[in-house]
Parts: sequence; C-alpha cells; structure tokens
Amino acid sequence: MCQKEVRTRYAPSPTGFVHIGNLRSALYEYLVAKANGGKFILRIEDTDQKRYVEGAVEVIYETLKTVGIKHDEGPDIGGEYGPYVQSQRKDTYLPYAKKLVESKKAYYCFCSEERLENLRVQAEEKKVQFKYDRHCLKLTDEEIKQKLNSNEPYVIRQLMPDTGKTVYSDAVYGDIVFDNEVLEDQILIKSDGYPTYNFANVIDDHLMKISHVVRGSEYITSTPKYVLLYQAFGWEPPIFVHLPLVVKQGGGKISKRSGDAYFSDLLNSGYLPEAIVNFIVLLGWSSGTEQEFFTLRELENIFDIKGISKSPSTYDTDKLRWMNGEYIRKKTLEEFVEIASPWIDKSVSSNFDKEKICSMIQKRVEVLDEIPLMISFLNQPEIIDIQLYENKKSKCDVNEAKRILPIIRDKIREMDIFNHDSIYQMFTVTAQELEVKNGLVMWPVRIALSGMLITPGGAVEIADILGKNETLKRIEEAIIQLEKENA
RNA sequence: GGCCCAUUGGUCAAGCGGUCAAGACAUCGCCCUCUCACGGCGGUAACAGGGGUUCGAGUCCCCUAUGGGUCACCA
Repeated sequence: MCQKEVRTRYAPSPTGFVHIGNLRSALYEYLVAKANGGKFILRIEDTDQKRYVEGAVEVIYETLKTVGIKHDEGPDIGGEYGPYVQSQRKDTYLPYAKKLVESKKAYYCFCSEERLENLRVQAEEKKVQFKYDRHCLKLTDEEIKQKLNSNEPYVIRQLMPDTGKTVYSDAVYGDIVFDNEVLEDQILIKSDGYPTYNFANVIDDHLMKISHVVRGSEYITSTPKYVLLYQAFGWEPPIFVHLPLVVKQGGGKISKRSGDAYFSDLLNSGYLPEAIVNFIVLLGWSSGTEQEFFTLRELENIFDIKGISKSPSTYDTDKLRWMNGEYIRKKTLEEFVEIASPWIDKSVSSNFDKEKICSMIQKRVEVLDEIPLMISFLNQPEIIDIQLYENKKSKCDVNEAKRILPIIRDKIREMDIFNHDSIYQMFTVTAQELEVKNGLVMWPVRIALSGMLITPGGAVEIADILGKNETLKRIEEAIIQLEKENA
C-alpha cells in the first residue's frame, strides 16, 4: 500500500516577531511531519503589501534555526513546489479564481468600499448580521465585460451556498458543523490583484500537496470556507489539525503588549532555546507518560496528534523558569561558562575567574538575566550594617564577629596556597581550635566579604573567587568598621 | 449579538463508564546546610452548576453559567 506522504507547512506572515503561539504552531507542524516521516515546508505569506516589514523573513529563518527546526522546502532552500513566497506566486492565483468564475462558482464584484461600508452601517443599525448583498451577481455578462474593459477595479467573490450545512472532521476537535447561511460570499482576489489569505492558502496548500493543515483554533470558524473552496475545485481537502490557543495570564490572546511572549524577548532574558521548546511543546500537548523533559529529536519520534488537547492553555512563566533552571543545571561547567559569560561581563570585572563564578552560581540561576545582580557584590561589598553579623541560627553576633575576624585575618596572612581546599581547611581547623561549629567562623567572613546576608555560595567559594589580597582587604575593612561601632 | 469551541487544584495536565481522581510547576513544612540555591521527604489544593442515561459518570446526552474564538479587499 502506498500511503500518501505527510506534508505540513509553517506559513507565517512576516511581521518581524515570532511569539510563542506562532512558535508552538511551527513546532507542532514540524513534529506532525517528522513523527510521520514526512516533510515540513516553510512558506511565507506576504499577500498583504501594507504590512511588509523589512528583515522579517530573516527573523523567521533565525528563529527556526535556533530552536533546531529544519524545513525541507522553503524560500531559502527551494524545493519541488516553489516559489515559497506568496508574493512571488501572485500570478498563479488569478487563473484559479477565473476558473471558478467560468463554472459560475465565483463572480466579479465591482462594489466600492464605500458602498460596502454603507451596507455595513445599515446592517448595524438594524442589528442584523452583515452579509454582502450579491449586488454584482445580478450583472449581465455584457455589463461585466464593459466594466472590465474600462478597467474598473474589481474583486472576485466565491458564490457560497446559502442553505445546507458544511461538515468537516477535525483531527483534534472532531466533527464540526456549520450552517452555510452564515457564510458570506468571500473575496478570493482583492482589487490590488493579490489573493486573500484564505484563497492563497487553499491554492498553495493544494499545489504544494500539503496533507495536514496544522494551525491555531482561531481558524476553526473559517475552515468551512476552505472546505467549500476545495469542493468547488473538486480537490480533496487536507486533514485539518486545529490547535488550542495559548492565552496569557488572566485570559485573552497573546499580544505585543503581554510582555515576554516573544521568542526573541525570551532569548534576550536568558531563556535557553531547548527549554523554551520543551516548555512550549507541553503547552497543549501531552505524551501520555510522566516524562517531562524532551529533546526535539525525541519529540520527532513520539509526537502524536492524539495528545493535543482541546482547551486553551495559559502561558505562565513559573514553570518555564523552573524548566530553564533545570536545563542550566544539566549543562557541563564548560557549557555553562560559555552561555553565562556575556552576563557575567555585564556585571563584574574580568579579573575574576569565570569558571569559579560559574560553578558557584550554576545551581542558583534559573534565568540568565539574574546573573548580574547575583554576583555584583564581587566588585565591592554592599554597604555593611553591623547588624548583619547577628544571626540566631548560627549563634553568631557582633561580638563573635569581632573575636573571629581578626583570627581569620591572621591565618589568611600566613597562607601560601590560597585555594578552595586550603581555605576550607583553614576554616575547619580554626573552628576546631576554637571549639565551635564551622558555621560560626564562616558566617562573619561571608558577611565581611559580601556585605550581604544572602549570597550565592559560601565564604569559601567567595574567598576563592576574590583571591587572597581582596579577601584580606575586605576582612580588614570589616574589622575596622566593627571597632568603630564599638567606640 | 449570531455561530463555533472549551471547562479536572493557582498553572501545565493524566484520565478515554468502576482509580482512595496520577504527575509536574507554584505554595507550605521538615531534612541537608556558613546564608541562598540545589537535593531529599512530606502537606494543602480539583472534576463549573443542574438535570438525565446507567447497577455505576470527571468520563455519554441535555440545559445553565463562565471563558475563549470568529464574523474584513488582515493574515
């Protein structure tokens, strides 16, 4: 049995931004294809000239590349069914529309936008649903020819059935039924000669042999129009796979205003592409198992349309943050140094050993943009308040700090080798000599070095990063301050 | 407003007629611990409401409510 090849497409319009809803669609489209051994096609839908944005197509390539999605056919790599940019296929649509006109399934319409606007206003006053009144359907062939000859602007509209029902079976939502009477005679070709989105979509999907149309559920209500178009041409419709929407906290569509919903923003804040992909794929899809970490490659094998849910899901960054942290922790030190480096440079002198800094913060960072604030104390201690030395839990207090800090200072002065191990040893030996817990001697040192109550890492790690001289300097300063306070 | 879709804890979600209704994030507590974090252990927390069908309903049907989508010469 020769089964039909699965072909899906990502058909963005180049607006310059990819928000996570778009990205998720691309991801699902890609995965539906790959999980079925099929092809994934990229097609640029730029039939709206007014919305053209410079460089927007590059943003799309860049996004796909960084998430690791490779398309099999597309504008940049070509393919059997090109071109893959709709503006470059402009001439392919009109003949199809005319074919429909010949078979009386579509007709020319010369109505001005003013006239339509008037009808709309009237309909609103009467509180009825606006629907084109088929004014131009009554035109005789002569009249049409004459208007065409005198170059009157026109659109081509599809003649919709006004009785009966249109049914289609959605791979996610099941059978969906619409009354034909709610359908307006949709415009196929606009007066600028470009096809409308819906029309171009159908023509291209058919020509490019798209087997599964995967897209957001906002298209469910326009799907009957698609189906009717396929029927008018006598083509077999593709399988429709509608995806539940991703909504923002509190509900509503994700918009430009809803903050970090753009892929590029997420990257700039220090989210990892793998984490974003993992998080997003789980927003509306479940593997049915308890596994929650997936690589793209794994998903390519196990993704299944059956796991797509019907209800919209809220885009909530809590879990994304956690997942990003998990991905960061899974990195090797070398990998983490690599990705954390730019963030460290933003905050701290390059004299410090990045590897040491990284091993201190790796377990504590969830999103990379936390790094600068987390380590800025390395430049200089925050303002010291002697009350910081009071700590119930460790039983440390100002007096203990005064006693311990000079001892530590003297010990450090004598140290020839100053590294993580030797520092740790120095602390533990001191604690033994004083017959106190390790924590009691480390606590005031940590405060002296950082000027903070809460630090990433402990006294040992911080001293190791600061180095012997800086460590001594900060301890001495702290001692001076404590004495001043006494006087 | 018409039409379409959805509704399991705060969030993501499993469930596809019989379960004490999984798991994860968040939250809370304990342990580990020089603080924080990581890690470990545990707790709180849900089937929107009402009718049916059935021996039995989160699961099937109807109604209500709520949320969302859609009604363009935008995509």
